[in-house]
Amino acid sequence: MAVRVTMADVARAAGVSTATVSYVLSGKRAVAGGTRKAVEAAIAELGFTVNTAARSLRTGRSSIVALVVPDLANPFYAQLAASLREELRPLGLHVMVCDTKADRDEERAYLREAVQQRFAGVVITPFRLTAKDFLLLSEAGIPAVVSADLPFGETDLVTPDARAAMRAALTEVTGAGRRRIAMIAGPRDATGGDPRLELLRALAVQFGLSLPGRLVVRGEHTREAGAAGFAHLMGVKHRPDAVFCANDAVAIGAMDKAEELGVGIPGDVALIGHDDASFASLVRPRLTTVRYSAVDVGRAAARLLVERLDGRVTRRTVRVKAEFVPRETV
Amino acid sequence: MAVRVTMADVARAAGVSTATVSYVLSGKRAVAGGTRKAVEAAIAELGFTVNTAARSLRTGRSSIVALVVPDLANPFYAQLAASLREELRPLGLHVMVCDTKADRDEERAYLREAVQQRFAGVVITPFRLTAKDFLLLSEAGIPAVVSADLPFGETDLVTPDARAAMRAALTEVTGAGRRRIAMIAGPRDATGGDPRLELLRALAVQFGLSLPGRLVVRGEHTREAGAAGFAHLMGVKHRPDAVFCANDAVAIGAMDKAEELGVGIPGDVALIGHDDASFASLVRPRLTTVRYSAVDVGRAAARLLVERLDGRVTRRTVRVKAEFVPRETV
DNA sequence: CTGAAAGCGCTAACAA
DNA sequence: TTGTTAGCGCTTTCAG
Repeated sequence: MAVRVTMADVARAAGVSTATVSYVLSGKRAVAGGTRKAVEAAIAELGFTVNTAARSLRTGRSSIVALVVPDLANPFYAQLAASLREELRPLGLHVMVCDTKADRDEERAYLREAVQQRFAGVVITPFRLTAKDFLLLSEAGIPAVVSADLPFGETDLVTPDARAAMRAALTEVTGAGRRRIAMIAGPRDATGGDPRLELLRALAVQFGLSLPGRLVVRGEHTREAGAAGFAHLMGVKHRPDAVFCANDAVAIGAMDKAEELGVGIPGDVALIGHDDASFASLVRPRLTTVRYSAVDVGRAAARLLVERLDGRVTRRTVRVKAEFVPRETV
Repeated sequence: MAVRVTMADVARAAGVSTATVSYVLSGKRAVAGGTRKAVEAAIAELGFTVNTAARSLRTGRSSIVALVVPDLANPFYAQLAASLREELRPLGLHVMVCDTKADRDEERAYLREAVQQRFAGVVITPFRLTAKDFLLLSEAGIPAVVSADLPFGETDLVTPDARAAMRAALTEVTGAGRRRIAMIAGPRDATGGDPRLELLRALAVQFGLSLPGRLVVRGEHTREAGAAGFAHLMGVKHRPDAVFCANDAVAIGAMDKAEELGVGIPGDVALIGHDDASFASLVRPRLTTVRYSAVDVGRAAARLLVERLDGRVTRRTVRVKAEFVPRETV
C-alpha cells in the first residue's frame, strides 16, 4: 500500500534522467522518438502519476481554479460549474466549486483559501464582497474573473446585458394592460446594490411607469424570500398586477404564496423570473423569465481566465446577452 | 504583485526558527506563550498564509477530499456536497466536487486525479465503476467512502435502507386498488444493477403483485429518460396504473409526458419518485416520493472518512433510512 | 522550550 | 538531444 512511484523511478526504469521524463510529460522540450517511447512505456509499466503538490511547489501555481458561487443548489450555478469545467478541462485545469451561501465570511474564506492553495485562478459571483477583499488575490498574483455588473479592482468581468430582454418583458406586461409593476429584489446589503432592480427602474420610466418604494421588497435569492416578498406585496394597497423577481427561485416562492393566497397567476398578477433555471419550465403555469445563460457565462469566464494565464494584463469585460422567455405567467 | 510571504519571513520577523512557526501553526509541540504571541503577531503583520503545496509535498497528503457524483444539477447531490463540506470544514478538510455525468471514463479520470493530487480521501457515488477501478486508490493509500448499495473492495459504505419506505409506498398504491405496477429504472449497465428495482421486485411479491419485464423500462437518471420511459409504458397493452421511478428527475420527466399525452396523474396512473429532490414539491400535483436524505448521507460519509484518516483499517457500513413522503401523485 | 537541517518530487536553467 | 542540479516552502527528526 501507498506504493508511490516517483519520476526518479520512471527515469531509472527508462534509463534516462528525470528531466527527460518531465519533458516527455510537459512537451516543453523536444524528445527523441525512441526516448519518448521508453519513457512512456516505463510510465505505463509502473503506473506513475505526477505528484501535483511537488509540481505546484516548484511552479508556484496549482492547476485548480476555484468557482465561488452563492448557492450551488441553484441549478444556474450547477450549470455554470459544468460549463466552466468543460472549457477548462482540455487545458489541464481543474475546477473546485465553492458554495458560500451568500455569506460574506464564507466568500472571504474562499479567497483566502485560493491564496493559500496558490490556485491558478478564481471565478466568482460575489454577493457581499467589496473591491478591498480582492486585494488578497491581486497581491498573490492570482487572476480573478467576476460574474457581476461591475468589476472589482483589476478583475476581469463577465456581465449580463439584460436591457433588451427586460424591455421585451415590459412590452409584454404593459401590452396586457398592466400598469402597477413591483419587484421582489435582492438584499439591500448585496455588493453593488441590485442591478436587476436598477435596470427595471430605468426602463419603467421609459414605459411611463413608476416603481414606487412600497412596491419594491427585498430579500435573499431564495424561494422562501420570494414567498415572503409576495405576501407583503399582496398586502399593500393598490397592489401590483405584475411582479418582477430577482431570480427564478424567488419567483417560484412567489408562486407558492400566490397559490396559498388564492391569487391567480397570471390572471391577477403577472410574474417574471430571472435566469431561466431548470425549474422555471417545471412549475405550472410555466414561468415567464429572462434567460441568462450559465453556459455562456462559463465559457466567457474560462476564456478570460485563460487569457490572463497567458499573460494579458489589462482588464477585460465580456457582455453576455440575456433573452426574454415568454411562457405562461404574464 | 506576487509578493509571497514564506514561513522563513515570519520566522525572521518574529526572531525564531521556521520550526517554531510551524509548531505554532500546527500545535504539535508546546510553544512558550511569549514566543507564540510574537509569531502570531508576525503572521498577522505580514499576512502570511501557509503554502499548501509545500505542506502536501512534505506530508504526502493534501487537505482536499473529492466528492464524485453523477450529476451536480440534481439538487440531491448539491445538498450532499453542502452537507459533506459542512462536516469536513471544521477539520481543515476541503471538498472538491466532481461531476462525472454518469460517464465511466470521467469517473475513472477523477479517481486518477485523486491519486495524482494525493487527496486526503474520496467520497463517491459510483455509477459505472467496478471494484477494480478502486485499486488505484487503495494502492495509493487514499481512503474511499462509497455511497451505494454494495461496497467496492475495501471501501467504506453509506447505503440506503429503503425497505420500510418502499413498503409504505406499496401499501398506499395497492390500498388505492392499483395492481399493475411498473418501473422506470436506471440503466442496465450501471454498477451493481439497480437496487431500487431489485427492492421493488422483492416487495412486489410480498404484496402479491408481479413486475413483468415489459413493465420495466430502463434509462438514465434524467428528466428526458423519464419522459421516454413513461411514453413507452403508456404504449404497452394492459398499461400500468402505478409507476415507480429511479429518482425524482425521472418522475418529473414522466409527468411532463403524462401531461402531453393527456394521462391523468394520479387519476389514471400513480407516480412515485425517489430522493425527494427539492423540485419534488414544486411540480403540480406534488410528487409522492421516497426521501433519501442527502444531508444524512453527507454526515455519515464524513464520519467514516474521518475515522479512516484517524487510522481505522476495517471496513464499515452505515445505513441511512429512507422515508415515504406521501404527496399528491398516488 | 527551541533550532538546524534534511528532504518531500518536481521543473527549468545551465551545461554538455 | 539529453543530463545535472538547485531549490520551491514546508514538516519533523535530532540535537541542544
